Amino acid sequence: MTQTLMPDVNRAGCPSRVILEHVTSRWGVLVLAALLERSYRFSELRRHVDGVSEKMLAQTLQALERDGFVLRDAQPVIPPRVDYSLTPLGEEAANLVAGLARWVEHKVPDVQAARAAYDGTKV
Amino acid sequence: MTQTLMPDVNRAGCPSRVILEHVTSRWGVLVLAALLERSYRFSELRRHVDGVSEKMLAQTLQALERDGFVLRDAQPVIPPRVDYSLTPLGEEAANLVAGLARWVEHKVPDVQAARAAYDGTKV
DNA sequence: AGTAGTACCCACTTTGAAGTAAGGTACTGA
DNA sequence: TCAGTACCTTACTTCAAAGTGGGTACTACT
Repeated sequence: MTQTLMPDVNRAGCPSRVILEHVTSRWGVLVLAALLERSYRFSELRRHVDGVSEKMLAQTLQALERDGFVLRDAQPVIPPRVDYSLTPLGEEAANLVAGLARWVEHKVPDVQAARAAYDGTKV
Repeated sequence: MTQTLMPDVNRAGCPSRVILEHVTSRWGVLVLAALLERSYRFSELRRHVDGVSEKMLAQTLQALERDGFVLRDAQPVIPPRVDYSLTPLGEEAANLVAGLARWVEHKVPDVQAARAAYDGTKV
């Protein structure tokens, strides 16, 4: 009847792929990692994650909220105040991507050395 | 003199960002995860990672090779035989992204439930 | 009165990531 | 001899991701 018994990221149509793409998206990673430290307001987050446009931040947050990773708390005050935080599910995801982000930060020199070596031999 | 003392993914120009984008790219994640199990030949990998075009697979592998994550072993035989495997650095990265991929596979139902709830309240 | 901050949404345009198709070489099997 | 496998590369095209600039509604500061 149905083909989705066991989700497999290696299968082309598998729903796990789009979820994975949400959490590994350009801004998704950075937003999740930021929210792991503490909750943020919209423009706080925008300042923290250097380079995001308002549109992309809103879009990213919506995708993460819909997937159940992010909790959006909009207080009906003026000026508008919206707090974003992680759900328990989002916290798990954020731990994984933040781990990756931190690892990458540490390995920047190694990668740059590898690139230099690669570019050197390929001339 | 230089601005890159401590890599920070939250800074817009930081080199860590492009590395992160390589390992979290659409096909980068899947390739790394696949190579964690065992080494693969090009077309094996192409069959394993359902949906990749030859072009994207070649491109992805090149980026990962240049960054020092993937080792390319091209034997000068006919027909050509090229084996791809992980470097120690790549293995660390692969463990992290594969962990993420596996986690996502397990959480598919949770995410789908969250989406249903979200879409339900937003009508 | 004018300007800035807040948290967006919408329309438009641009960029770049990815898909499609074809070519190239040297072989093997039908 | 023609198809098929292997591992790509190049050119062309498409389409979604992302950037740009506008508007909203209200307040607080100067």
